[in-house]
Amino acid sequence: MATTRSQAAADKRRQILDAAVITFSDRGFHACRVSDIADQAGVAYGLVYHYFASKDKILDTLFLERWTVMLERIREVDAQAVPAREKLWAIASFIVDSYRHDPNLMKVIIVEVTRAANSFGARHMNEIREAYVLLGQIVEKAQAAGSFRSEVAPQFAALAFYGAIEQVLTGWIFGVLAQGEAEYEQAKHYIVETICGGLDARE
Amino acid sequence: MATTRSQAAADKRRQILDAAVITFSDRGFHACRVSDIADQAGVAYGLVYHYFASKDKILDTLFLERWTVMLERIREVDAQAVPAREKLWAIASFIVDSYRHDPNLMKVIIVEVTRAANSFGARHMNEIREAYVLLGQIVEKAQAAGSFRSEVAPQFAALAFYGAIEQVLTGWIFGVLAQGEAEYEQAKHYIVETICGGLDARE
DNA sequence: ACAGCCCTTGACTGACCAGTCAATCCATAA
DNA sequence: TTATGGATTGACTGGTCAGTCAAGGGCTGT
Repeated sequence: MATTRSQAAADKRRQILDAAVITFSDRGFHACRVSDIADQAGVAYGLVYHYFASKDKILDTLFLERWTVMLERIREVDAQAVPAREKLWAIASFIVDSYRHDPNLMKVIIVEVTRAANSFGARHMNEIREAYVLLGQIVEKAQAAGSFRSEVAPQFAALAFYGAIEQVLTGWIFGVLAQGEAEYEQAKHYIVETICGGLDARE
Repeated sequence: MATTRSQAAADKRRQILDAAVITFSDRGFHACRVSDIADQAGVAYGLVYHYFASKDKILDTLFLERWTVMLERIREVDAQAVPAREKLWAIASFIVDSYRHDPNLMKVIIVEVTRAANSFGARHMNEIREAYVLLGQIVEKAQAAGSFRSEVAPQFAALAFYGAIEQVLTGWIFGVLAQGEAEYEQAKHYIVETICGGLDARE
């Protein structure tokens, strides 16, 4: 069939990307060599450069693939007619589930891109900023509707919400926070409860 | 006098550390060369190795110098007989003021150490974890005293609080969040208000 | 059957840079 | 004045690694 050849090529490309996730995650982008990725993928060194123009482009691809899906998910959630608290829960849930599904990939995205202000973070600033903007809009609409109070600027609330999520993932990545099915669900609840409910005791 | 010589040596050492802050901050730890630091400090390449065993040790020194002060400040704040909300405000205030006083240093600490899970973050995991532990204890005591509700695990609340702060600093570092005297003060208020008060509207 | 083309290989190159070291400088003390 | 030893210099070395390239392999369509 006509697609066999191109299908095989797509598979090889994917094979290299998957190997890169493991390699970047294990040793870090800077510390690992392109030959490590090739070894991990079980292909020759040169083949990596047949599919990707540079080592950088591999990480760009991994980041954009996943980040784009996340942005779409945020837009989709925001379009639903549910309370803001539920929207935030759905977004926290999506990110936590992304980690559950592929912790290595999320580690790479967070450690090497969203937190790397000097290298990849700067290159993908627009995509990262877009997430803050979308989250800010959710908060802003909730404030206008009266379900969130207006004490905190929407843009700022978005940062705090996303920051709490990223810090929890970082806790898992560093191994300072317990992991497991129950912990993942618990985390979603805690994140929303902290940001929406606050720590203060009820009068 | 007897201290002239050793004083001059201490000054040179400080000069190199200050130059490293600027250089690491501008280009990132991995992207910059030791010769950049020497140039920035106005000293010969070899002198850097007279004062520091390696490029890594320079970053270790910068991080530990500042982190130790922060941990002390957290302990000091916790020892005071004030409400937990005020304790958290004082800590957020200290970190924001650290950024105000030396944004480059805080950028280096956050970008190259506390968020670098594969390299320096792993090496300084104990010091980083200690901050979470101390913050968790503040929350725990407040919950026991009834001023914070017990819905969220203390350890988790600590992550969310610290995560919100770090995300705000990252916003400033990336240039996606407005900076200035008013913004710094505003940020302290927003952080505490979000984490303690929550976003939900009051009934 | 076979020509064409893309896939695949891995040795090689050129550049880069952390860390070394032998030589020199100079403040201090005897 | 002169000896001592830490401070200072910068050329050099050794190793690393991203990216290149020329050659071989095998699928595909005619």
